[in-house]
Amino acid sequence: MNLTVFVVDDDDAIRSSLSRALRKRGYEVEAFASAEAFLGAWNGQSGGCLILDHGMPGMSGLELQKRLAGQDYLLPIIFITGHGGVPESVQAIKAGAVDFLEKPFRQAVLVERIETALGIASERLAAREGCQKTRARFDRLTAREAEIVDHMVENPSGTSSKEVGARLGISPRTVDHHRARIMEKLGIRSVAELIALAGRPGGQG
Amino acid sequence: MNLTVFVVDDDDAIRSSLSRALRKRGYEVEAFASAEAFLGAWNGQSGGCLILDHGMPGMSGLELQKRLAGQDYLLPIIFITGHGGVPESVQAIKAGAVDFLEKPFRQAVLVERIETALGIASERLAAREGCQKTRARFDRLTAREAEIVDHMVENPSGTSSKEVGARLGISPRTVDHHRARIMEKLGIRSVAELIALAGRPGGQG
DNA sequence: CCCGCCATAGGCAGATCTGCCTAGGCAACC
DNA sequence: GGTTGCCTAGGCAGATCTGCCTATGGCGGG
Repeated sequence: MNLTVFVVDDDDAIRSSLSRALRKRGYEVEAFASAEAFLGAWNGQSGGCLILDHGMPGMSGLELQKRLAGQDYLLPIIFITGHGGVPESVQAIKAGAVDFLEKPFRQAVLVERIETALGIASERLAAREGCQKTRARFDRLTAREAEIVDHMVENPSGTSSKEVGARLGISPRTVDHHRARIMEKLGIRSVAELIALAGRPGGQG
Repeated sequence: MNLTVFVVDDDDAIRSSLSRALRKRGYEVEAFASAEAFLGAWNGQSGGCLILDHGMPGMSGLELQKRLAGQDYLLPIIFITGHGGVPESVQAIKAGAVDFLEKPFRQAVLVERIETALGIASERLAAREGCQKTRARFDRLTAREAEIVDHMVENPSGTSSKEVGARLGISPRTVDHHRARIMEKLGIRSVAELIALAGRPGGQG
């Protein structure tokens, strides 16, 4: 897995020195002068971490964080700040940032935090991969099949063909037929496994 | 639900003025001069929130936080600090604190944070109550019954009496018998419901 | 127009579940 | 010694699941 360190800071000096220092240490680095520039270039997929200046003209670091949190955010965020203090750090961490450093900071400290952040990034990528595999299987279900799955997941006490059929207004026999297809498509063998799969999407890969 | 505001601070002046001010606003308040004193008096059950000085002689606020996190911690923690800065606040929030205020702070701000914290406390209490009800039902299962439940939960693809019986080295018929008791004791009607219950302990009350 | 996919539905046989019955062995408690 | 609770196990009947077959009708692509 290729992990990239994204640097977003409006301060040219910091951005370039940080980029150089990190590249020298072997990191893949992409740097942007503003949150807007990052969003424009960001494909929403690449794994890595984000080193984000807190106080920037235009979109602030916190706003960018919110924007990314709206999507499924895979990038652990390390804030760096010149002026921010405790309230800002509290807000950032509560919003999901993994770290918050005050300028000036030692590069060794930042590198250590980056290592932690990249570790978290790997976990998130792995978790997402698990989710996607499961979701991909669920996506192969037809509309009716998905409806039956939903009904069973939301109402696990009544999973018999009789009850599901009554709820959907179709014959129990037809529910049997759909269920067999569901089991086949999802590669499972029992309704219990279906419930388990739906409950913990990352589950069994 | 009676919610209490616990104040732990070694500074007598702050402790007493804070207690008085909060009591005047209608809060139930208990104040302690040290983390140790709090732990000695704390029953591990009462709901409320904890206003905790970060830097105290003896056990520090962070240590107390760790100690409480080891148990199921129901008390949202608001740190207050005289000397701590960004790194301390980051550590505290990452460890689960709901807020971090620097002294001096306005009482109005603290009160607002307390309200938020007490709201969180209510949610935690409600969640715990849900969990406990479910757990109480599970606790009524005998050892063998629990074993069968575990096997089904961990291995939802093979929940048939035949397979469980083979795994446990007993007759499928006996598994049937145990399972009937399990269903009766847990008040459920299908293995699917059992899986759902085990997967989301707070689930259906 | 035919083919493939989907939803519907039934038959049938064998497997499994469910509820209700009995029953022996064992350990704990009164 | 009796009672109670648990684990074991079987019988039996009715319900349900499962896999395999057929079949009809709708809908869209080639």
